[in-house]
Amino acid sequence: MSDGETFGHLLHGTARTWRQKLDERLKPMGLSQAKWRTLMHLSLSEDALTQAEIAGRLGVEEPTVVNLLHRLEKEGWITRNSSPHDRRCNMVLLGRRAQRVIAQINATADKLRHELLDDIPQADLHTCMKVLARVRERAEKNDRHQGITRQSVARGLARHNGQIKQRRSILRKRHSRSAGGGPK
Amino acid sequence: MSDGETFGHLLHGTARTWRQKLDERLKPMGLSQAKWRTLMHLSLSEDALTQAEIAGRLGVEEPTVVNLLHRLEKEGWITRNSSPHDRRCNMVLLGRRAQRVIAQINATADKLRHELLDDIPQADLHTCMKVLARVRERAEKNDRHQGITRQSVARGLARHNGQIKQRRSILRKRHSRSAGGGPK
DNA sequence: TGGAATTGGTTAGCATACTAACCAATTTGA
DNA sequence: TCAAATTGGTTAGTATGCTAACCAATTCCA
Repeated sequence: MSDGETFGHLLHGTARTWRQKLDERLKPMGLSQAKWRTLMHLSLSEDALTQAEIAGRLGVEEPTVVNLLHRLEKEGWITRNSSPHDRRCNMVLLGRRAQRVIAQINATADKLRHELLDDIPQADLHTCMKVLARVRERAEKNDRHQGITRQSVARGLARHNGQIKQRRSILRKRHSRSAGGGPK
Repeated sequence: MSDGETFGHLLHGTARTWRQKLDERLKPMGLSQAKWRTLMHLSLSEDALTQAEIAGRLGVEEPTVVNLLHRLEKEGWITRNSSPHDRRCNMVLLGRRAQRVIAQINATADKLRHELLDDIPQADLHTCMKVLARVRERAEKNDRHQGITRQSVARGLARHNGQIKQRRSILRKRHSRSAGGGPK
């Protein structure tokens, strides 16, 4: 703080640098952080996931997932099949290619994590993670004041990977059209 | 770590949530985090900045800044003028409108920071920032193995906010030459 | 002094994220 | 049972970030 760098800046910059570093390592395998995280969640799951479940686990919106999955499918990492039980759903499955290299991919991410964290005292690391978790929780809780969006719901889901079924009645999407608003 | 959430995920998610929260608050003013950060650096600086200096302070690439400044200019927040000392440079200045609202903008960001951090013990916060700074530093140092890019240079500059002046020696030198010497 | 290297800025094209608005399928409830 | 509400997914448009490739101006150096 003494050098004028705020927590927000530091958080932002560190996350960005980390992501770039990982993207750089995954690039030779044709991947990126977003793609790797998607594949990882698929490989951790027992059965196929729907796009909405993937969005929840990644903590992003569904439209974001649509594009991401299109790219992954085009590149042969996954397949998508319409669910026989619910024709609205696409069940997403890891392709063979992904299954073959998934371990290598995870090892790359693990290695980076160790390289970046191995000289940080365990206690400090723990404290840091506690603070980050607390901050994220606060920022998300804060959302409630502003109205609940599909986004905040997705993030909520991301925190309880196990019990996705228990979705509380989601408030209606506000149809407020802000007349103008932005400066022009 | 015990709940399976890695440091990387936590870092990524917290930074993203923070950014979105700030964007949400700044939206009524027609701003976003990227725009606010740009205006903030301009307001902190004594004199006009070049686009490269802005990229360095924001810690992003120049092509990113090009677009950002175009949007800010189009919306009347800044003006860009060719430098009389170095015809390659655009000197970027805050417009009147930005000067009028800059305090309010910063107050919004400060308020969010306090809301999200005020129940975190000072010592924990300090430890967390120390860890984040260390991690970022490590990730950046790591880059050296891969060769030095404009990117890593930009990030390097971002770390020494205080000593960007050395880059201005070019301008000063050029200036003093034209001041002291006759025309070509 | 004149080419080579460096620097500031741009354009093009891509990746990853968002919101708004929409369709189709399913679930709910009067 | 059937119309309304909800949910899964998509498209369109925008913001913010990147790399690669390029131009023009400046600086370096043999």
